[in-house]
Amino acid sequence: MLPPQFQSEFEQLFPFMARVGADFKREFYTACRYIELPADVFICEEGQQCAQLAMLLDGVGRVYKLSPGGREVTLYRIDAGEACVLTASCILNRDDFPAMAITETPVRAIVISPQKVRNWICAETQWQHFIFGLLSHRLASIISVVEEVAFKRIDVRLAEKFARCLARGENSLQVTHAELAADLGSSREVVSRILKDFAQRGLIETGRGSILLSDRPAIEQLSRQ
Amino acid sequence: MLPPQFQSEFEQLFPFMARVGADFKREFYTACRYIELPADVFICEEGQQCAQLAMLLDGVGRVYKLSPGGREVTLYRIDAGEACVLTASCILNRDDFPAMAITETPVRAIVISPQKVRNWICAETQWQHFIFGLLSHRLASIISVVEEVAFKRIDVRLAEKFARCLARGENSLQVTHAELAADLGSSREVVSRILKDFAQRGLIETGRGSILLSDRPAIEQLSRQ
DNA sequence: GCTTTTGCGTGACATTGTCACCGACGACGG
DNA sequence: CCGTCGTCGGTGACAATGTCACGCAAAAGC
Repeated sequence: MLPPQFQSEFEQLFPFMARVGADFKREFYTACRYIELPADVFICEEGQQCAQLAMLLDGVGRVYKLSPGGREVTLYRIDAGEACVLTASCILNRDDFPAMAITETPVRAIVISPQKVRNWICAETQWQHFIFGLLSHRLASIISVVEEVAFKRIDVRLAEKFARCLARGENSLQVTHAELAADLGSSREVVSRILKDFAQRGLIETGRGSILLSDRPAIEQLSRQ
Repeated sequence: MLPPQFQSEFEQLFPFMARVGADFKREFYTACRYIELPADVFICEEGQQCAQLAMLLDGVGRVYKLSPGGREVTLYRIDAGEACVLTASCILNRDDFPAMAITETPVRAIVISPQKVRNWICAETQWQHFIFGLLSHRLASIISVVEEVAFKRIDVRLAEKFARCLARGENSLQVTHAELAADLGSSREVVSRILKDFAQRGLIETGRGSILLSDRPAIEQLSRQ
């Protein structure tokens, strides 16, 4: 049985849990398991079967595609209060996982066995809604990745990323050019060139492994195309 | 009540229907509706609510993203025996449709009201599996679109498309360069250039609105990179 | 027959991807 | 402290792709 302090933390982050019956809640907390993972650990690799459905209490996971040539695109991130849909989808269809997943930061999570995930879909409407919501939310977000990659210029996508950081109140980020490139599905050289241009225009200041966002209005304007 | 000849056609294409109880089958065939649509009709437009879930008996639908600049990428096609997941997903979450859908050929389909789609998920396990399968199958296929767009060269993607035609026994296709470009998420000029190169190398012969696939081995080899 | 539309070709140029190489910085062991 | 090594970023050259602005010719409509 999951310790009470984790139960209340879980219910804060996954509000559907407040709307289920006492029986289901008991069964859920008996069947689930609490885990902690360090940063940069592979959760799922291409072509593997998924062993568990992870629901994050804390930390960030990243799901991405790897090309034969070694390039990457991130498909989406998993934050606290979310779960890995692809995992869910694989579990439900007993499919292989079509991408890679890794912890970007240390992660604390509740994990559920595939068997339970499947059974509860039939048994508990709230659980069913939760899983459906996951799937269709990710479907929409991956479609927007297609849109970005197919249509948008890289400088605009970089500016968008910076603008999102600013919106969260962060005015600097600790990332390497290579990491940014992997995020966008581009290559380090291209990102370097564009960041150099940004720096010359005064939008940012660059250091080894860090970027300072100096000109907020200009970044936000560029991010709107 | 759906006429019996359509019922048997439907059950051929959607085999899960053979595994449901008589009660559900009766309710299903009472609640559904048969429709025919001509080619090039919009089924769903960006930002709309989906009025119906369509399950295709015949014909082809195309779901695609449109860029502000007028470029397109097709996300997936819907063939006979399939249904529009995005529609399903929107229906389940009462979301807006994040793309465009159009009939590529004349289409015959069975349509279901959103209300019924939702209710049956709880009531009938086979229906639930069907809907889940749709969602996760499309999730995987859209991920492979991301992969294609982000990593693969356009000549290879064209060759892949041609190879798929050859695999279906078609050795010519009636499409314009602009249609191919919209399919791949590229622009007409680029497609034209590459097709010209293909023609010069003897892989294909081009006519106005048509392409003859002459050198099957070379096309298949190129499609494998 | 004539005009209009549609499909395609093309050159010039901007953006992006790839390759090869190099220098600068930091971590680390001796 | 010094040398070594791995990581990070810069750069030039070139290929692939996207964009713009044309123009031409075959089909379609009148």
